[in-house]
Amino acid sequence: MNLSLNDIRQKFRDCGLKSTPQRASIYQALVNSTAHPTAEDLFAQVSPTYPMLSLNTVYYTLTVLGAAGLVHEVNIGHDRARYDANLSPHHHVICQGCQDIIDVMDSRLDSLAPPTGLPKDFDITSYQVAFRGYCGACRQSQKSIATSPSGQHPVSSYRRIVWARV
Amino acid sequence: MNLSLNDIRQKFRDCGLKSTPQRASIYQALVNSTAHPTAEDLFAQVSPTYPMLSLNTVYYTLTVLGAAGLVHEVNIGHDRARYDANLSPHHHVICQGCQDIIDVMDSRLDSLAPPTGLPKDFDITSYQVAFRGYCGACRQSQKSIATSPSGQHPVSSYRRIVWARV
DNA sequence: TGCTACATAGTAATCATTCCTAAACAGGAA
DNA sequence: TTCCTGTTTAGGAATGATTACTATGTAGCA
Ligand SMILES: [Mn+2]
Ligand SMILES: [Mn+2]
Ligand SMILES: [Zn+2]
Ligand SMILES: [Zn+2]
Repeated sequence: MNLSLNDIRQKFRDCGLKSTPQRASIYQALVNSTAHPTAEDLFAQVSPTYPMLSLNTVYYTLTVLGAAGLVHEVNIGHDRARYDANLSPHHHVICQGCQDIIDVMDSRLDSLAPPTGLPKDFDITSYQVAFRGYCGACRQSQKSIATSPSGQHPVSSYRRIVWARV
Repeated sequence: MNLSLNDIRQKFRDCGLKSTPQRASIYQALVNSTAHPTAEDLFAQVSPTYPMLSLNTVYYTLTVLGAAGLVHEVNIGHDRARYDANLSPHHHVICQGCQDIIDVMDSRLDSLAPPTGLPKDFDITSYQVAFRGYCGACRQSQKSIATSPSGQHPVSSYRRIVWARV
């Protein structure tokens, strides 16, 4: 998207948000990314420019921007939260190997019929499709992941082949 | 589904899993539920029968059953993990208010065309649709939730109106 | 230029989940 | 049936992402 800092200041004003250098930088890093970064990713990216920046501020900023509707949280499991500033309706493909999240803009998915058999007083406000699978790189290394890393408590190795669902 | 403990022992044998009273009870509680309970929900339900049961065992059991393909993890945000032993293909409706998860069996959703525009070497293995909205009860109380609960750091109240996405 | 409410940073706390370990047990072999 | 061995369990400690607390700083406005 490549918004300038001025564009961002304007957008913040439009949303009634205070504009601070930290907040603008965090948002800029997010809106110019398609990687759906974590809070810590953003912290790492902005830190060099603002060495005093605290991770706490990144979380607070993401929360405020989320409440303003400029940022969405993306959940792909119970690991860490991922964030997305792409507001156009879209869906995601998630690699079960490297946890990469790729945007899917496929208009056929944007008008699914409301599901049948719901309690009649349930009010659906949105939906999302989550595709899962393996990217090219992770498909290669599949075998080595499948063969358990030996010894130890099996939990850690098991967890990554439990399919996350929504 | 209402599986008996004997049915369950048989199913465990078929999957090459050891059958223990704890494991069977945990699985029985899950498979006979449509509520997509948390690990702690299951712990609370089975505890009266097995007072020595540890929450740790519930997590371990869910992991093992997940690896065996008998249980799926359901992610609706970054709160706690929810579990599902309903293996038939289905989707979910999630209430943003009370976090209830309702099964959606709508065959029209079970054969979506593969999304366009993906890297050609990406191998999609599954997908899920997550509908979000508000159940009847939560729709009533919407207004009182919307008006912020006063004072304090706004984060906690903000967080629950950030829409989780997948 | 001041005021004031909101933002920041630093530190401590939370809490779901995982790790570690010794003891108990299930299931197969003898 | 009894024994053996690898798995499972229970409990307590550790982890780590996120949230809470709080004093100081600052953006936006009159
Ligand atoms: Mn996206
Ligand atoms: Mn379900
Ligand atoms: Zn990958
Ligand atoms: Zn509800």
